Amino acid sequence: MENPPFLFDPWSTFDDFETKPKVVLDELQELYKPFYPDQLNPFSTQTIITNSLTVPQDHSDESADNKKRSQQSVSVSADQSAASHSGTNKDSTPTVPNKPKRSSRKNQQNRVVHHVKAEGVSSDIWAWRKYGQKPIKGSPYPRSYYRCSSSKGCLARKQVERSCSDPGTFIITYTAEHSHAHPTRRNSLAGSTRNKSSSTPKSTTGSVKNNEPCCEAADQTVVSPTTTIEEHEDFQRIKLIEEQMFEDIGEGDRILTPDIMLSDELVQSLENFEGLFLDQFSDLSNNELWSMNESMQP
DNA sequence: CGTATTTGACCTGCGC
DNA sequence: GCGCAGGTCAAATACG
Repeated sequence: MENPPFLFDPWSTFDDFETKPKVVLDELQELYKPFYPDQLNPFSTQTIITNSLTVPQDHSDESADNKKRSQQSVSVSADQSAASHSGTNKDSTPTVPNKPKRSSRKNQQNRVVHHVKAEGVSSDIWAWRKYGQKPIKGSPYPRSYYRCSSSKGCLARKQVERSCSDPGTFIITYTAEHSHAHPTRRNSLAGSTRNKSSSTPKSTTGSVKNNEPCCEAADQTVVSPTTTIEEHEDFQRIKLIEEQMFEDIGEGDRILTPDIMLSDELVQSLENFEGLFLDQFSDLSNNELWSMNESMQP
């Protein structure tokens, strides 16, 4: 997962420098929170990163279901599945003959699992397009499948399912990495969010649809930014200030200037920028949350 | 018309 | 080999 394009990565950079008073680091980390949803999502309660190359299967005392779940987090050699896909009869006109039609469950190198409260489901800077939904055995809630729509060819995937043990918590699983630095557009369809709550469902069949996590509306409902983050003047100010807070030591290496303090200017810029960020990505979600909470009631 | 969502069908991996 | 479950595809549909 890519980070916002700041010089600071408070969750890694500052670990390397012990010259900063901790109070400053804490304050900076607070200010950067909205831009680093992965590292320190204020709504996130748990993050599990699974990127093991080999995980020997333990057949001793796991249940079959547990074994299955664990195997889904195991990655195997990358191109294992491509050769085995023979295509289907209905796929009579393949557009890219050598392109693997789909990835296999084993071919998932990195899975990052976030346990996120309902309020945090929408705190994702990437644009996702839903491509499937499946009921999950043992869970009353279906799992939704999203792929990154920020960039064509991006292999990033995202699965969203509601925790059966805690319906207020959603399990978001990210798979693969974005092939682009960061989204220039949150959603390619500007402002054309579907109003699921007001439109008449085209189909009333299937319990899956009825059990669809209501937060998905919030997850999909986005405000189209007319101004990208990079274009915002506060972003430029922050970048300039950040530059001043670092000292170049050559060849792109930098050290943190020992005597930096959080200037009022930086604080104001970060706060303004945070406001922009939240305006673009969170306001409508908050509106959706209200209806979400209502529909979550039994 | 372009893009997103829905949803049934299809494919694959895995356990038995 | 068979059946199950998870993951993906793609046509149909919805929406601005």
